[in-house]
Amino acid sequence: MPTARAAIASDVPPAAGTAGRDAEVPPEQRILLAAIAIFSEHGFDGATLRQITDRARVNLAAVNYYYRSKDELVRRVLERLMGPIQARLAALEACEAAAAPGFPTLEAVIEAMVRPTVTLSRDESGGRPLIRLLLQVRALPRPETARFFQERVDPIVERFVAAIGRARPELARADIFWRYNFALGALMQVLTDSDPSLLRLARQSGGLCDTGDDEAITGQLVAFIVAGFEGPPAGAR
Amino acid sequence: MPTARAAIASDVPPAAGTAGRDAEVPPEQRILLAAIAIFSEHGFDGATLRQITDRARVNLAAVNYYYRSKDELVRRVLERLMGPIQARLAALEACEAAAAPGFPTLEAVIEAMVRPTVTLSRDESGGRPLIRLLLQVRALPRPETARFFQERVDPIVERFVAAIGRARPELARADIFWRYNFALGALMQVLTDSDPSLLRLARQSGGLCDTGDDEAITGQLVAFIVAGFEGPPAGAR
DNA sequence: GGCAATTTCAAACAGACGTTTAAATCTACC
DNA sequence: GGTAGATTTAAACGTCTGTTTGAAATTGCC
Repeated sequence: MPTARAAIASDVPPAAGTAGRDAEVPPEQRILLAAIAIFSEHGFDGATLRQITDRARVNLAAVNYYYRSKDELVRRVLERLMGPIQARLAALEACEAAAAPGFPTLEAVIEAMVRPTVTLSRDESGGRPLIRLLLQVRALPRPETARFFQERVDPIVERFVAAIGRARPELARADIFWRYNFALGALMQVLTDSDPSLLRLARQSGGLCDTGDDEAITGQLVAFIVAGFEGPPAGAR
Repeated sequence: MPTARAAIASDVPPAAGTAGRDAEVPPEQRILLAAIAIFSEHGFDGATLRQITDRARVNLAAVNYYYRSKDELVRRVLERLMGPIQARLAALEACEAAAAPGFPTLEAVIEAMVRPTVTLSRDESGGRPLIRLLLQVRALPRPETARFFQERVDPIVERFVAAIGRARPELARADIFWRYNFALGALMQVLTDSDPSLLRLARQSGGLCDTGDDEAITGQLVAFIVAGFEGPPAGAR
């Protein structure tokens, strides 16, 4: 049995437009990209290896050659989910660096949380499927993904909570945790909704809300979330 | 071929505690309840008819006898998803009736949106699986479910938007739509998180946030959402 | 150019899936 | 109590799944 070489993480898009030259992207990566796309559309269970290999233009057996099994392929796809979350962390660190030696404003922190994810979700070939997958993982938690999030996402949550706490020292730490999760939910909700196959909000509002407009989404989200954080604590009314 | 009689919609719980007498709940309902539970745990594709029939304590063929096929069973389960949403509508109408001849406050409208869903999600045998399914349907939109939501949920959204508009006439209609969707996202996020199998928020916060406490969740949500609605419009900063 | 290692391929595999069948069992009514 | 209908059952069906196989094709190297 020959040994399959390790995959090299890279974000080269599948070059949808340049259908002429194919040999650019190696099969191993084509499989991973196809898997992300198919998984995001049909779910991990609903997706078929034959669907994936058809899309990747490789033989069926290539999946078991490069990745050991479907489960292993799923695991490799899950690792890619860190991309959107790490982009969020990078944006936070950038805005903290920009504000040094002081601290970024609440609005800047929230924008660091929102904007990278919104931007990412515009990339139909790369980011958008990842966002869809993030939602699926949330909706159907597997034991493995729970551990995955705990280890790699929780520290980033803590970073944001700390940054918000510095911008609004009067807020109780518990309240910040609550509201950060609410903000995350609002963000994911509108990104789900802005999927071209859904567009519920745009339809509901009779076209008043343009979920295709990055600046509109970001602006609306930041305004809502900042106001939410600045409100009185839960017991105060 | 004998004709299966139509199912009668009812919300009798599976009587988990009273394991002695089984003959109370007819098999047709046991199948539907088991289907909701199994679907919510494994997804529509991941779930197996054999898992469902095992849990319902019926023969495998019973599913095709009472419901024509798995797809038809899925459709029947999807109809149950209207329960949580209709509870939301009922709460809105109740609070509007209580405020007559005036209009309910913004806080009252938001509470009507939040509280029934939070309460429902506490019912481990009935409501909780439905909430989990709602998230799955959002994450993996099928063409059928999209139409389903459009026809039956959109009118309820409109009712809430109108009620919020009456409580805060200064808000632009577009902004209300945006923020209603943000609020919905915050609600679903924290309900997902409060699932006993996850409890991320409780862990992240080191126990500061008790997602098992109905009043805590409701209070935190209402405070955040009301403040979010009361904030300045997106362009004003 | 020839050899070795790697990659591709068509074909088949066992197992699980949803579904169907026909006989067995139960239930209600005369 | 016997009969017609409804329900339950065990077993099998064809199909599709992920995976494996061994041979063919390709690639890199001396």
